[in-house]
Order: sequence, then C-alpha cells, then structure tokens
Amino acid sequence: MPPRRWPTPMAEEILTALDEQGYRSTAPRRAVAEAVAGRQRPFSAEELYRHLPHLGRATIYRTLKILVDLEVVCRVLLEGGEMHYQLSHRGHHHHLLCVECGSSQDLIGCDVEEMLAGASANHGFQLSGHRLEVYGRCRRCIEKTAAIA
Amino acid sequence: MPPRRWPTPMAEEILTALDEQGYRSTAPRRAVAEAVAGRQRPFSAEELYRHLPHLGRATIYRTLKILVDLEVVCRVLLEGGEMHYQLSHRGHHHHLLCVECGSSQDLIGCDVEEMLAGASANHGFQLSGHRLEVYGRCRRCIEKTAAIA
DNA sequence: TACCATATTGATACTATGTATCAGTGCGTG
DNA sequence: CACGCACTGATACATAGTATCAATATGGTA
Repeated sequence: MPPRRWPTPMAEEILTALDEQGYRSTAPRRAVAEAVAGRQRPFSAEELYRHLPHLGRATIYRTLKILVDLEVVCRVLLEGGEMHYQLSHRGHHHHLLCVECGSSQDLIGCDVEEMLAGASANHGFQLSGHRLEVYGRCRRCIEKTAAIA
Repeated sequence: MPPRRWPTPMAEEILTALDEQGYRSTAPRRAVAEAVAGRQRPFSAEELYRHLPHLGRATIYRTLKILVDLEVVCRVLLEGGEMHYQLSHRGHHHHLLCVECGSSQDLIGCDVEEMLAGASANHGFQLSGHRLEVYGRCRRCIEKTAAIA
C-alpha cells in the first residue's frame, strides 16, 4: 500500500476552490473536503454526517451547499427521489446511475440541451435550465450477472 | 358559471381506474380524486393535505402513491427539489415547468429516449429509465413581462 | 504577536416529505 | 346481512433540509 498523502490532492483542490472564493479554512471544512474527496460513489448528506459525527449536522449541509455552489460537488437524484452528492469536475453534465451498485458515471456525447432548445421553442417556452438523470445497469454489473449465468 | 357537476368527469375517471385495479371505493379516495382532478397546477402532498384536513396525512400519501403507480398522477420535481404531483394522461413524458407561475405543460416532440439509448450504449450502460425536468418561463409569463416593459 | 471584527460553528428547533405500525372501521362479497 | 380483509388515521419514526443564535475560531492588522 502506498503511503497515504495528507491532505489528499483532490481535497487540496477543494480547499483551494474555497479559499479562492474567500471562504475561511476551518477544521470542519477540511474534514468535509477529505471525506468528499475520498468517496467513490454518490453519498447522502446524512451518510456524510454519520462519517463525521464530530461535526454539526448543520455544518455538513452548509458546507455541501457551498461546494455545490462552487460546482466542486454536484447533486445527483436517485431513482427513488433521494438526493445524493458527488465530486464534480465539468460544469453542467448528466449522470448514468447504476441502480444495482449505486455507481455513477458522467454521460458523454448527449446533446440534450440542443434538442430541448428546439422543442421548448415550439411551445413558446423560454428555457432556463433542466435536470436529467439516467438510470440503468453499469457495464461491471452486467458482466457480473453474465458470469454467474 | 355553469352548474358544478358532481362527481367531476375527471374525478370519475380516477375512481374508475382505482376500481379496475381492485381498489375499494372509499370516501377518502373520492375526496382525493376530486381534489386532484380540480387542481390546475402541480401541488405538493402537504398542500393537498391542507385542503383535505379531515383526512389522515398517511392516507393522502398512500393514495397519491397508488395514483402514481396507476399513472393517473405523475410526479414533478421542481427546480428547488420539492416533489409535486399532477394529473397525468400520457404514459412516460416530460414537463416544461414555469419557474414564475408554477404552471406545467407536457413537452411534446422531444425524443430524449432515442438519444439516451445511443449515448448510454457507448458507455456499455444498460438503460432502464430516466428523469427529465425542464425549467423556464411559459409563454404567458413572457408576454406578461413584455406588456409591462 | 496580540487584538479584534466577523465568518463560522454546533445546538436546537422547526418545516417538509415521506414510511411503518397497529388498533379500529367500513366495503363488498357471498 | 354478516364476515373477512382492505382501508383508515393516529402516532411514531426517518430523512432532508433551513433558521436562529450564542459561543468560538480565523485571518488581517496594529
């Protein structure tokens, strides 16, 4: 196992983003940055809270909100309606959410925006935003099932 | 004002749908059917409860869930994340939600499905469903602003 | 380095949006 | 018209946030 760097490069990026916007560097924010950077799958705010019980619940929600505003973290809506969070890189994008393992991958090569622009114009509707989530099974889960059968 | 028919034709359709699936006809369900049929905009479950305070809260949620399962009612996710409900006719479809007046219209002529099918296949992803909500301003609200200016 | 204005925190309480349980009620079938 | 069981409503609980506010920690500065 390679030696664990601290803080993690990704966490460092998050803290830098906060600093650039004039947010203070505090222990709770560093803890949240580490936790967020370390998670592989979308997670709920409450999950994050359970992993950081020494922080106040309000702080968890507040910090997540800031990170979402900074587009460092994005919100992901699960099929059942639960809101989860996840590290983000690009700006606006969509997710392929695996309903089996809960993993998420960014959807590339899908120009929803253009299509929506055309369709909504026909309705005399002035587009300002949209939300798209895609559900299904990821390659890994498909292959896993195939192996068993 | 034309005389108020009772039960409303639309409410009657809802009750028929329930009956066809073997659900019993009860006073609470008739009340919910009337209320749902009478609303013009998406509404929250709590709003519905406030309008029908003589019913139990659990009954409101339970009945809404049944109606959603029967595709008589569809769920609409507002921009802020609040879940609203609305009468539905077609099966799967999407909404143009006006962020100004809260109205909703069905989005026609938008083949998201096809596009998603192609894009997700490229990711080795097996599509099972998706959710799309579109936000903006409806024609009426655009015209209203134009008239003032 | 010590000070201080203020950004931040965490406790608490409150709203919204559900679900689970369970005793009691009322539908509709026979 | 009676009986079984679907349904109801009260209650409690879980999740997902927001608002308030006194106490505290930060970072710029004297």
